[in-house]
Amino acid sequence: MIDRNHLEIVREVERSGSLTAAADAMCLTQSALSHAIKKLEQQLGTPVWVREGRKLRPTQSGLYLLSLANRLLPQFEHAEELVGQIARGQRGSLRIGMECHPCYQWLLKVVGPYLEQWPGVDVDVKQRFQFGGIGALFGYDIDVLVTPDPLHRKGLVYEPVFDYEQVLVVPSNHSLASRAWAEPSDLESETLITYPVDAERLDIYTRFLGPAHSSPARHKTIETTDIMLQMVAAGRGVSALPRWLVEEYAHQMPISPVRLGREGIDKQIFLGLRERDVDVAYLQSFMTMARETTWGLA
Amino acid sequence: MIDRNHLEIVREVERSGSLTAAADAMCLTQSALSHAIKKLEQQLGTPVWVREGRKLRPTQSGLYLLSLANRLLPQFEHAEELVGQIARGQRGSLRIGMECHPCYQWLLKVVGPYLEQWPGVDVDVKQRFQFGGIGALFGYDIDVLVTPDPLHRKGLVYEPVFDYEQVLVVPSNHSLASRAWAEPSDLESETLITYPVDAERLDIYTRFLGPAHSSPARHKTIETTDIMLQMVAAGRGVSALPRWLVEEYAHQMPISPVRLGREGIDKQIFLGLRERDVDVAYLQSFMTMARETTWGLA
DNA sequence: ATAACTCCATGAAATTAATTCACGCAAGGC
DNA sequence: GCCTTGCGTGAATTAATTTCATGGAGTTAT
Repeated sequence: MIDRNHLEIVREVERSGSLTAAADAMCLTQSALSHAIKKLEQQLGTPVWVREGRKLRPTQSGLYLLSLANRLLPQFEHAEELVGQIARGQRGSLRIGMECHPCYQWLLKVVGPYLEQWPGVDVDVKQRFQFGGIGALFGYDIDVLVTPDPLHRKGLVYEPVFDYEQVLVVPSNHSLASRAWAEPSDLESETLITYPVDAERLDIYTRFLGPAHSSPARHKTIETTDIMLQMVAAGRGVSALPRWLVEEYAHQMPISPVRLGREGIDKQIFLGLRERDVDVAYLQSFMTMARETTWGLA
Repeated sequence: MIDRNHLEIVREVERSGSLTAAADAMCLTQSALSHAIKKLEQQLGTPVWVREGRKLRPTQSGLYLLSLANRLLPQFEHAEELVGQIARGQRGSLRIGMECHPCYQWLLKVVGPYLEQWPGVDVDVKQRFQFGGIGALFGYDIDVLVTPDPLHRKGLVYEPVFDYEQVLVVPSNHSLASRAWAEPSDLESETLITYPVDAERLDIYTRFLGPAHSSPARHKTIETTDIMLQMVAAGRGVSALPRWLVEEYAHQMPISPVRLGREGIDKQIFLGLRERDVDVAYLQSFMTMARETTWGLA
């Protein structure tokens, strides 16, 4: 059984040039090393050094073990360094689950600076979960959940990261574009474009159309925000998105935000994570940066 | 200090799925493993598994250690296999030192079959030694010395491997070609071509020309046997080489062997090696094959 | 030469580490 | 609710590593 310690001995004896010096360098007595190498040689069934006068010369086995030591020991040392970084929360993987489609655009803003500050952290984003976002957290498929619904569960904690207003997006030349706000009935002649999720997870249904018992003329679903907005700009329908997102795209394409109802629909986005992980440095930092990035948008 | 044993534990816990099963597989009690991983986690300063109910789930550190284990453990296992082969003399490096220039042609015949029989042995040939062939043996620059002079030294052993006759080589159309033997005076009008070594190491000087106080008209040195023979074939000189070698080349080029003196010059080639190494299987085998290859030539 | 020194090997004793034993606790299955 | 399974922990035991004390053998200096 060749052990890491054996490789350390082989390397140090070679480096120091003698058993005594090696023992010294390893903070052991010469006797301890002598016993150790004797045992090693017995286990291997072959001498590792030949004794010539008072010199030790590596045998073929010794030379091979030496090359092995020079190959493996640095990997052990590197591993210790890395585990140390993981232990200090400087390294790890940050898998972000998204339960909020338009938040992806916001996330992109957070991730860039974050990656710069945490070179040891690998970021990944997941948008589909077999057992919902919370299940993904508990199942360790993700480490952070971006969600508008902070469903409380034992072992999870949530923190609000940003507030925004959900608005209707219409083409700039649409009659609604100049209105102070839209009424549910205004949509009865429109095509509504949404992400492909259940209606109960769409605020425009649950908090706008639903209470008024209205519904749009047609309903289309589109996966990606960019295409969705291009459809709106082309007059192919209207949609509901965060105001900041619409305002950002409004520079590039003829679209306009319109308040949903007199009071508007205010939303709040939370980051959820396992209670156990709240002290992990790179996760804490992500929460902080998420909150700060917000300010530039809200 | 991450140890090989720690990696074994990480791997086995993953493979077995539980600490108890892993302990079983490693012929330990569950308690022993529990203590071991506790100590490991204390040393690393971070948990390697999170305890969820009665399951162990690897943490980030645990996952990393697992990948490390899967990378390093096979290398340890391979190393043990290799060292075992070295110990059994099935693997090693066979560095052959040559103090006999034309023996190189003979060596080529031995090495081919040898490499086939000993796939674990790397063969290398050295022809120049700072402190002579014996010095190279003692200095572990070579493992076997091919030499015509078995100079006895304590710690070395020699074994004769083949006998041959050293003959004069002349062009086939040379007047000497049809003579039963050559006299030293026959060379006084010739160009003698030899390897570039001291005259005292050339038998044609020490055992033929020297005693008769003769010398050739000119003396040229050439490194390689092939070129040397091409020069002879082209009528640019004569040379002295083993009879078997000359006869072999005589098929390809117009050269002829001529006995040196009435009695001829008989030579013997020895293999020398360190006494310590006589039991090494692949060295013994080399001696045997060297002797056997000889019979086809002599 | 021989004395002084350096380096390695070895057995016994001491120390330190690993393992087991015995037990308790908590989660899952019936 | 009870039984089973799996993990953790402290004390006791066993095994290993390390040190101490010593001797031999090669090197160097006198």
